[in-house]
Amino acid sequence: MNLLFKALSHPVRRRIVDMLRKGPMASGDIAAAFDMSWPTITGHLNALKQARLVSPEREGASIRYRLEISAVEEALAFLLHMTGAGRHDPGDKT
Amino acid sequence: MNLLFKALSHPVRRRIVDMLRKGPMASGDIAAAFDMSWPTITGHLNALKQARLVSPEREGASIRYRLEISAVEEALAFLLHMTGAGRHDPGDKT
DNA sequence: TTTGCATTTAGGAATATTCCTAATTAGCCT
DNA sequence: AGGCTAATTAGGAATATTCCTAAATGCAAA
Repeated sequence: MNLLFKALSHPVRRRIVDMLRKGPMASGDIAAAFDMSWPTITGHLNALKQARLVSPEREGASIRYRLEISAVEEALAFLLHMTGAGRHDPGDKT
Repeated sequence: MNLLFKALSHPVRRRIVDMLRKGPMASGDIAAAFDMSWPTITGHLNALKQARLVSPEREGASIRYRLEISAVEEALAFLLHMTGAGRHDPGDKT
């Protein structure tokens, strides 16, 4: 949960997540979309990978990153819990 | 948006948000719930305030912090967009 | 106004993040 | 093998975060 929100706390990483919504992309193509060095993007991809927000798959010479929706849903569940009725005790009778 | 996710990226701040679900709390009461110095908690409250996740209100001698649900909803909207059908072009005909 | 409680600000040390360039690994093709 | 492309790791500088203690501020009651 912590790695997850930490990963989402950087604008570049959120933008990568956004890009991957449409489907997997190669590391190089992702890097090309930013005005930063490729190694820097690799670092961000690693952060996303550790948070299980993306998973890499080899595709011949290149490596494609795929968005893992389930991780997004996990963060979503946390926030939903925050907006939901303010209750988390089991056995609440109301 | 950036301050928002950044604020949510720290476990202590997420726990504060969680605590405030049940209603506003005084700074001192929040601080008492953690094993950290009060000034440290003030710092976290400031981060949450800058992200507009909480708002302070004076209550006599003390200051109560209230959770601003609308900010949570903003983050929620972002994540919802991520899980939604991978589309953001207007005019999609499907 | 003086005292006292609630809270914040200031200053600083330890640690983590972010980004770069240079060097390296991994696979493909001839 | 050797060279080419794709991507990562290594090392390091600049900056930001996190947390502390000590000092200051704001408000209320005597």
